[in-house]
Amino acid sequence: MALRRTAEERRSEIVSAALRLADALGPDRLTTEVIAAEVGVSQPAIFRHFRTKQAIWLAVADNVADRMTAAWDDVLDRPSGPVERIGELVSAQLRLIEATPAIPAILFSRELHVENEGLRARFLELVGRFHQTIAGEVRRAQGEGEMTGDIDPNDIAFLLIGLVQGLALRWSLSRRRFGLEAEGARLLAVQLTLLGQSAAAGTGKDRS
Amino acid sequence: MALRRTAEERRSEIVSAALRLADALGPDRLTTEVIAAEVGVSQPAIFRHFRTKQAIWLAVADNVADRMTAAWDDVLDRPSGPVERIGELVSAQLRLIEATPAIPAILFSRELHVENEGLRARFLELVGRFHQTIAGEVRRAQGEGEMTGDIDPNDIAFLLIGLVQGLALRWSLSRRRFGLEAEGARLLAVQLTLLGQSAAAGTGKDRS
DNA sequence: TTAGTTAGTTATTGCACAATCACCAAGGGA
DNA sequence: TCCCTTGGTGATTGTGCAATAACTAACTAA
Repeated sequence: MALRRTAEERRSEIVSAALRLADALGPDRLTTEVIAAEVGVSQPAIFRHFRTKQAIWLAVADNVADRMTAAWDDVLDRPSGPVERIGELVSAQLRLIEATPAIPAILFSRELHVENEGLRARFLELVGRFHQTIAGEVRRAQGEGEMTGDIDPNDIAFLLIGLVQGLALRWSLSRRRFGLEAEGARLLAVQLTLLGQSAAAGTGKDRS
Repeated sequence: MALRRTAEERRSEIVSAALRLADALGPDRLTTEVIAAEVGVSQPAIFRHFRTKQAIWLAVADNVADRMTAAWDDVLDRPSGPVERIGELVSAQLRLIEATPAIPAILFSRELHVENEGLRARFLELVGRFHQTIAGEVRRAQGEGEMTGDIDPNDIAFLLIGLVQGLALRWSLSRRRFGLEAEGARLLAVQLTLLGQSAAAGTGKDRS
């Protein structure tokens, strides 16, 4: 018999086992059986702590949401300029994905897209919050003349998020054959240069 | 008993039923049972025409690849300038996705990512060909001074594909609550303007 | 007309998996 | 010390699904 733990401890053991295994096996091969084996209890023990398997996924989503939110807040607490912060937000996001590689897989999973409406809603909200955060910094950058003011901040944010998501999909399709953050940093630099150029041209600085 | 068809006809009926149902039910709810029902034959009849279920997916991939390739060739046959053609390539891609909405879902499916290595390889190759096509036009645009020459054409192509893929994911997560081609056209215009600006600045044309 | 080929059929198998049931033991208040 | 809450267990059930087996009937070419 497995050692007896408090319910609190077991719940978090189950969530982190689920995240680890969702990466190793793919989100849709994640069965209550393999989670139980990883945690070291019997399969039915899982259902002491989560009424259904979907509930495990919702707890996983909450865990990811908490860590993302913390990373964003961390960037926003720094006393840096808006363009710099946009770069840091994107980098933080890529680092988080690299550290928890199950995340893109979950975004692409049947669980999210078909089985578990609540899971989809949670990730949609999370993506929306990321968009708002970026768009806010873009607005500040435009106000300070560090980024072209001709374009709707929301569209700029969509382009930057598209960069992250396109990268994540390519990373995923390629079986992670390149470094996500390094590749992202290069593309991000390109995009930020493009976004800064006309602002610089307009104010006369940084012209070559 | 279902009407007897030639094997050729049945195969293509099965492929198009699979594409239709992959959209309606989600790619991973696609069972041989529901395909058979849609086509109007018994479930085991499917296995007359495809040795395994994975083989159905490979045929689906070939079908999609053929239609994409045709659409790209169609754009490349027109006597238009490279920047215009880049726009048309992206639009064609978005139209194709909108007309066959199972495509992003398949890209995000367990089938592709976990079960069916051949399927993943086929889509990876397809994405690679799209990238090459775009990068080629970018190179021409740079040669003709219509696009900034400072940036690696491959990176520009990655940004443009990121735009498409990010859009497709957002479309998918949002349950297709916006028009893919219209939204894409707006973002594309933004990105193409950014890419054209410094070229224009360098040659002195189109300066405001 | 008949024989061979091939598109079908019904019945069945075997597996993977979520979920439930009935029962058991650890261990901290009273 | 007793007991009762709670975290565990093994056995089992029901379902969904791909795939196979054994058989049948429709076309086609000689």
